Amino acid sequence: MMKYRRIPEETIRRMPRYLRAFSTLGGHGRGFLSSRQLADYLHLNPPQIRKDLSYFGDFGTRGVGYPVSQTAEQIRKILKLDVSQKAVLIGAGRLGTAIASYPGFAIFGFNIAAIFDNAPAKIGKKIAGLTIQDTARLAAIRSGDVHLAILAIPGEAAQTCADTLVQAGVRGILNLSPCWLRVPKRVKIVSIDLAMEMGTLPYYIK
Amino acid sequence: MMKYRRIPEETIRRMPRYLRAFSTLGGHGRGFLSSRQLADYLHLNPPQIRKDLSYFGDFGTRGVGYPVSQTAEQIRKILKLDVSQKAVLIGAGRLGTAIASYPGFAIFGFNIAAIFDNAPAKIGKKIAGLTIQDTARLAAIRSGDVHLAILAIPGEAAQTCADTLVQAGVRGILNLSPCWLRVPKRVKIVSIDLAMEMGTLPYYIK
DNA sequence: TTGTGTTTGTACTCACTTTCACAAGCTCAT
DNA sequence: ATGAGCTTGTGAAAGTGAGTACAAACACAA
Repeated sequence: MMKYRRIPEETIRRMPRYLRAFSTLGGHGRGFLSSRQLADYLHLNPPQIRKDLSYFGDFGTRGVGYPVSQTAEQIRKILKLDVSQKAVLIGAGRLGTAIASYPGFAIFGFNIAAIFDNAPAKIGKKIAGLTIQDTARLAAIRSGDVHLAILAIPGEAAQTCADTLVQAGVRGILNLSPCWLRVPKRVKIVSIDLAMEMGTLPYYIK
Repeated sequence: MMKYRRIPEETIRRMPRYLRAFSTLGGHGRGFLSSRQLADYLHLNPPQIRKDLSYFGDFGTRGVGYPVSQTAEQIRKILKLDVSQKAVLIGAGRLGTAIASYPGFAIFGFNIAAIFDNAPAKIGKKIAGLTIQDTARLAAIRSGDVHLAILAIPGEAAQTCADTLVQAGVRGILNLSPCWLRVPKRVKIVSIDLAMEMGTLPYYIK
């Protein structure tokens, strides 16, 4: 393994991609994937993949490639996705409902443990097998070991909701509302606004 | 204005953020915003914002800041968001429905012009004021000037659907399915898999 | 008109990230 | 055992982007 070097942020950002590639291309476990095959699939360059993976260990075999199930498991360990990660979902609107029933989270070991909403009409109803709870009771999650939250609510409520989540012990937030949240530095935020992400597309056309 | 320099990819990626910041912070038009104010809101450094904007012109006034409505309009021009951009939405499932009714697209000038799905049960029904059409008729959009598409369908169907879209003249795709699409180089893709984006969060916890 | 305070635009420097090139190491056929 | 053919791991080079520091320019008060 490479003698210690700081692991680039960008490398971390690519790790989930590698995990998905191994899951998708690797079929059901046995077998090997070369950096070339991975690169073709992910639209990256082979050396970049090799270097990224080598930051964490010598997972590959020269002349052969990377063993599918073993390497996938290693990446899960690195990303701490080898244990089921509980997350709460805030917002049972259309987007929240879509997320609750999206099977993609399971691949990464995420487990949506509870759903909250503040609309009285929704509280008590079930989506994806979970009963919608009142946002007012959000603080209660402190007792369980929930460190992740998905925020699928309109922008106005997002900041106060984030504050509550941080209070309740949440350490990572996937923010789908169109605003920038202020949180303590120990809390990690990933913000996605679909409309904004789309905002660059016309620039590249023609 | 700065003598010509290649505009960094990252600068382009930030432009929609600036546009949103001007829209959100700027209130209803008149007034100025300084790079400091923008930076506080967007969690960026003031010089970066100044440099980014200066690639496209001298929009600011020294000692004052950037005029809200004027600069917003300039950014819209740069990103080609000053004219309404038509987009088709493929997939009328839960995610598709959420997107169709998300008001955020309007801020960036996107106009969802049609919705397609291949499930017979859905075709003919209406969501967000639009009648769901059969995916088989996707090629028909060639006649209208639609250059953008939003892909909100399961992974298996995504590639063939993308092929059809490219055939039909689409030049930019917001891909929400968990796969990497193969398209001609002239077509720009923005891919987002919510589960995968969330995949880095546990790494940073503790 | 002059001085103070503020903010932009940008050259320069520094940091980070990607790509290249190749030695090291594995497999398999002969 | 040996050589041919691959593929990994990585130091060094190239490329890209971010941060610093400061001159230029504006507003406003005296």
